Amino acid sequence: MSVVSQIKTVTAAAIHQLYGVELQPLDILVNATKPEFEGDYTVVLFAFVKQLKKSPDALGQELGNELVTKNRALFASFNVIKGFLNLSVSESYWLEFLSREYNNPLFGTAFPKGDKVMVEYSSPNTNKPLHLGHLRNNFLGWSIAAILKATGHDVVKTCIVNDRGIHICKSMVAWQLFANGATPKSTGIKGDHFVGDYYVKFNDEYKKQVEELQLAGGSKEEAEKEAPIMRAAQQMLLDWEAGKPDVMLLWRNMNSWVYEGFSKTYQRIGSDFDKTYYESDTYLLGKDLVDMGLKKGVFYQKEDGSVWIDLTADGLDEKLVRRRDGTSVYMTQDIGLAELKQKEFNADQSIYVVGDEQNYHFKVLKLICQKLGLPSADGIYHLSYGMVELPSGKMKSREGTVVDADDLVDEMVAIARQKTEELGKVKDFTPAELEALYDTIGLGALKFFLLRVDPKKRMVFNPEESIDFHGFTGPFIQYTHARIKSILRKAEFPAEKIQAATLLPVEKELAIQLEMFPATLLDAGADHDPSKLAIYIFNLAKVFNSFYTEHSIANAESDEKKQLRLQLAQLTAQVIKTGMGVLGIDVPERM
RNA sequence: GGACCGGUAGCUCAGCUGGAUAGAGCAGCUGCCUUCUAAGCAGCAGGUCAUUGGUUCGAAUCCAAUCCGGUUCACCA
Repeated sequence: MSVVSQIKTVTAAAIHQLYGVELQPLDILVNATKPEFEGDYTVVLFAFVKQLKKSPDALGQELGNELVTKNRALFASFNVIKGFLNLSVSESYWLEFLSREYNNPLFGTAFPKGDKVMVEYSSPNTNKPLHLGHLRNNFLGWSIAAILKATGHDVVKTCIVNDRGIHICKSMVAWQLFANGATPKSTGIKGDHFVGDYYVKFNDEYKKQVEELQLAGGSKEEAEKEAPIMRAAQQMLLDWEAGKPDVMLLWRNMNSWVYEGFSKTYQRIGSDFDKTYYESDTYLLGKDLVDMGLKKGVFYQKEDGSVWIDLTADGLDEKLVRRRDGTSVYMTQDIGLAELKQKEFNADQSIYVVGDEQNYHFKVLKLICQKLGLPSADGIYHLSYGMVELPSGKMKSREGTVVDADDLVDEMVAIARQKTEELGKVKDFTPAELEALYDTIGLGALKFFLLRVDPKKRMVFNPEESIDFHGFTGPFIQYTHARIKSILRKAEFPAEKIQAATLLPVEKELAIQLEMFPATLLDAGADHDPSKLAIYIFNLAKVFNSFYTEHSIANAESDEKKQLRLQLAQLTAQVIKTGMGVLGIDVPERM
């Protein structure tokens, strides 16, 4: 149990003992003591002075006495200032903590809980390559899955590929018109980019045709409908739905090119999935659920035959679930897919990593599933994240301001290379080791930058300035790790059991930080928020760096001190490795 | 118009289940490499926490109103 939890528990017990009042440990507020006061943790007393009919000062004195006398292993002393009870944790507690955990590679992780969580993320369209927004999605999804895994949940990672629809048909039509049989192989272009280029070509041509039609005297709306290339795309969608052989062949071909490209990108950024769903397989799902909903009276039918659900009582609107022509809509597919997932995996929780522009959609999805009585309904959780914007504003594909994922990764790795070469610390690395190091640092910087921000907030990505390798960044933490490893390589180990060393302020601060790791990991998982972990690791690295500059480990004042510092250093490296690991970030032994 | 999200230092962000004098990083300015990796450390400077009211021992945090920005409310996905 974490120190903070222990303090809450014993405080609740002490209050019960002294005053006969039952309090929940969770109701007790425990903070880190402000540096200007003596103590490590502070119990805030104001909340119960009224209930206990005591002055803050008297309460603090009595409670402090009780806590310290009854918990000698935990507390060394206390003081009371206004309504704050400051507690000093005994040094032996930290020393024991260190000797217990410093060599435990699983520190922070939890035993299996026996429940299952699905995480759906990435979910690309197959008409264009991945961009910066997808990167945030992928990093978030992968990371939250890893955090949940580390905290004892069974995790299934899934991806739904949007492999059908009008957008793919656009790329297909443009390819037919302009490619002259070209392929990724014949042109040497990565498959997803190749197909994306034809999507761009489609839009260029479409725009031209609309302008021409307007010049010929048509209205804008008419021109947009009548443009031959748009009509061709719509016809192709119909042909696809009819299963026309040559269209299916082209569709399979172009998608296979895209998948080839995607798999390279996924491999590079470290995304992987246990199960991939394809919309072409799932888009007809959910139809029988509409009938069931009608029977149950959850849905109702309008005169034209379309089927709706009325969510006005829940503060939402009416929502269509089946068109008048009998075809299903996006929502219907998603209900069907939710049911399919439940049948196949029966997860307790189902997390969807999807942008916040779909907040409404997922609110409705969950509500409908609940009203239909699907067993998985209550476990639906939308991990909503904000847009990534550029300093110039939103990314717009039409204006060519979309930051391509592959380009960005290449750029980050190139910067890593350049900085590493400038510093010249790893001249003895083999070329292969160097390449691996550049990847580790470049991707580490990028992932950390996107994960350090609260997912639900939109964020600004500044290509010139945002990616720095100093300060609150991935490389800063990686560097801290490499420095520790360098010391550990040279030091003789294992450390002996520490007898009665006294902790200097920075040493204790470091121990306190390290002790917080398991609770922080748990928190990040429960809140579906990797940024909490990213911030924690950064703080840990910062404390370590202060410690490192202030005190020598290898040449410590005494052997005992040396052993103590080696334990601190080793556990710090361990926590950084585990913590960064679940963010999807590698840490190098040297850099 | 309804619903939801956000507004904290020049910039990017923490802090938000109410707690002590609001914190980091970047950018700016000072120092520190004959000692374990200076991708580092120490320090200075920088704030009407959008505005106005309210709740109370105490509000960046909770409530209300207002202003600004965003998203969404399609027989699109």
